[in-house]
Amino acid sequence: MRPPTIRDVAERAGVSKSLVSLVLRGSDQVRPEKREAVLRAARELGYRPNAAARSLSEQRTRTVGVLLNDLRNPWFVELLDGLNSLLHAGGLQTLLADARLNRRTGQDPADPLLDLRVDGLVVVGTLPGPAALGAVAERMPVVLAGAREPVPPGVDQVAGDDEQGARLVTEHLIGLGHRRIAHLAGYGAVGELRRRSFEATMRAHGLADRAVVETGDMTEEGGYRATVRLLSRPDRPTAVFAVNDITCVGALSAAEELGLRVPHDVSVVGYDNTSISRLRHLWLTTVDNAGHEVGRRAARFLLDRFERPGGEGRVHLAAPTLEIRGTTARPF
Amino acid sequence: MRPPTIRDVAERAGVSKSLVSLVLRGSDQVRPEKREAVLRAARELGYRPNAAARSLSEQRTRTVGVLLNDLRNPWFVELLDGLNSLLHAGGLQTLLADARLNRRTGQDPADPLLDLRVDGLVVVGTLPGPAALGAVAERMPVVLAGAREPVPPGVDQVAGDDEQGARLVTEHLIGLGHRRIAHLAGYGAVGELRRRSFEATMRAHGLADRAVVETGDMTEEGGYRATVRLLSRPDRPTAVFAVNDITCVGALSAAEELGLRVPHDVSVVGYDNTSISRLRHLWLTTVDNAGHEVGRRAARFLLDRFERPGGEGRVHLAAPTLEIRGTTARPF
DNA sequence: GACAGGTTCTGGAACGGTCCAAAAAGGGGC
DNA sequence: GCCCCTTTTTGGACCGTTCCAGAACCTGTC
Repeated sequence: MRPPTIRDVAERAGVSKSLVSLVLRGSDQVRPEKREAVLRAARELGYRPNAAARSLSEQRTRTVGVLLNDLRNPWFVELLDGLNSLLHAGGLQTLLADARLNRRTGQDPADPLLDLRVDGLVVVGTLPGPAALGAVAERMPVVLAGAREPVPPGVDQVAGDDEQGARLVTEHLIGLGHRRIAHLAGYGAVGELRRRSFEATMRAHGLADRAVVETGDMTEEGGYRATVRLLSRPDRPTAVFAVNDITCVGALSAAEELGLRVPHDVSVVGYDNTSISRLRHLWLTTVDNAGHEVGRRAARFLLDRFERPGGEGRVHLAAPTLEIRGTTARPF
Repeated sequence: MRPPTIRDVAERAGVSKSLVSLVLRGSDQVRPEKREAVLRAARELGYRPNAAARSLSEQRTRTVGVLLNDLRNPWFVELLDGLNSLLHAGGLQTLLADARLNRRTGQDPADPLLDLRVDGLVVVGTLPGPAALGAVAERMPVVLAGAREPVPPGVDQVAGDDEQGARLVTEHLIGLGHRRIAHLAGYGAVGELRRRSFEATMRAHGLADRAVVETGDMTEEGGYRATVRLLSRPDRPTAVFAVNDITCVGALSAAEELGLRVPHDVSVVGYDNTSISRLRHLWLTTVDNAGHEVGRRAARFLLDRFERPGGEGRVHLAAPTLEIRGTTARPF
């Protein structure tokens, strides 16, 4: 009653197990009638290869582990899509693990993937334990996707170009005629990069002294509170650039509650082009992070390293695009 | 340079591989000093057990496959959380596979999980190919979670109680004083159940002739259009119960665009308690599906079947709760 | 000091594949 | 029909574990 093995197939087809193995791996060194017999037997028995046995013998799993940092953030879905398309073409499976779900259990979230001996690892989002990753990278290709962090040697990195994205936003606002522009900053490497680029762009346009930065916590609540502070100032900004969409939604609520109309009285911009920003009720102007391209590039890096292991860690920044929707307009 | 095996550990500790195996599986039939030596050797070598070898030998993987139907719908995250907490306590790993991502590749999305010989399968959301599932269910425990569908024999089923949820909403609205109530219906088993229950509840309160049903497509756009139609009627309803949150957001936009204030002029209710409904800018009254409880119960069913395989498929409906927020009030 | 009975430890056979060296079969040419 | 060469097929070792039967080692008793 156990699943059929290659030996069951061999017996039914009247050949040796080695020949079955040969056929199933697509060898052309097999006479057509035998091949047919084997394939028929396999079909009739409903044979499925045992991945464990195969990877034990082959010393590889043809599987790439994807370590997600938090399933609740849906921005990675496009990334996965891009990643999968290329990896699958290369004959590789992907296996998902959610760091957040496994963290509470105390162990390193990558452990299950490592025990499975995945051939490579894609870490999506912020790193779990950077130290542990270094040891892993010595054993298999590792790519960090969708985040900008200091990374152990030999680890590739792919992410959206936050500097360019923040510049696109800032120049869009300046181009519309805004001068007094606020930024709701976030934390971490990403928050840092976006803020810096906002400030640099303002400076480049001679608006350094009109730039305001309020620090939030990348939540709706934080965006709301920071915006209330901002818009209550006597010299209130005419535009607010939020570090992400969710913060931007908070800003939107604040503006509305203060009786300001968006985008008539104040423009707001988000970042990430999440599904929230696409709700017609919000319709946020935002930045698309080119998640698909990030995923594809991560796959490319991984495949490259399978062919030529070792070498320096590379970095690729995907070009983001501005999604102009309903929350930005000329001032007044 | 290959990862250390149990034999490397044995050699370093000066014992046999069998003893190492014994120690690592936590046997108490081992003298403390040997145990110490083995553990030290394992630690020093950075030994990690090879999951493939282990599952080949043990004939089980201690792993449960979770087949997600679409990663883009975040409603399953809580379910996973509940599932994981119990499974992990039972010494089981979970492995995620996204049906939508793998579908394009042509093969059955469950295949990778089956090749890995997972010990059980949780299908989250709508079924992939119901036929294929039947064959799978003969080999391993299968639970369908978070969806209501006809299911092959021997498959357990856990989901939120849609009838009860729809009744909670309808009675909440009636209790507030609403009489002319509309329902924006969806499709599929879930859409059907919610609509039926809405109608039944209205009937039970003698309001059968005040109930209106518009059919949407479970998207924001569909909700928007259906609501425009509804609210332009001369006898416009004072409350709208949408089949899900996203449809409800569409309804909100429509109301706003028609110059109606929510909840003053019209109440709206969603379903699913998604993160969208919690945005303070929307703050939808909605129904929480008890995802955590659904996940826990699915794990329970699975664990039961590991202990006593076979038997009829069971069904459990988790009790939903009403989340009253800002979009419902007394009429006028 | 031999023996019984328990505790600890070990070698070897699985598990289900892949891969390799060698065996068997086939095909010409004489 | 025999020999040689190529194509096709096969048995067996191996991958890293677990598990089992039995070996080796204690400890206490007579």
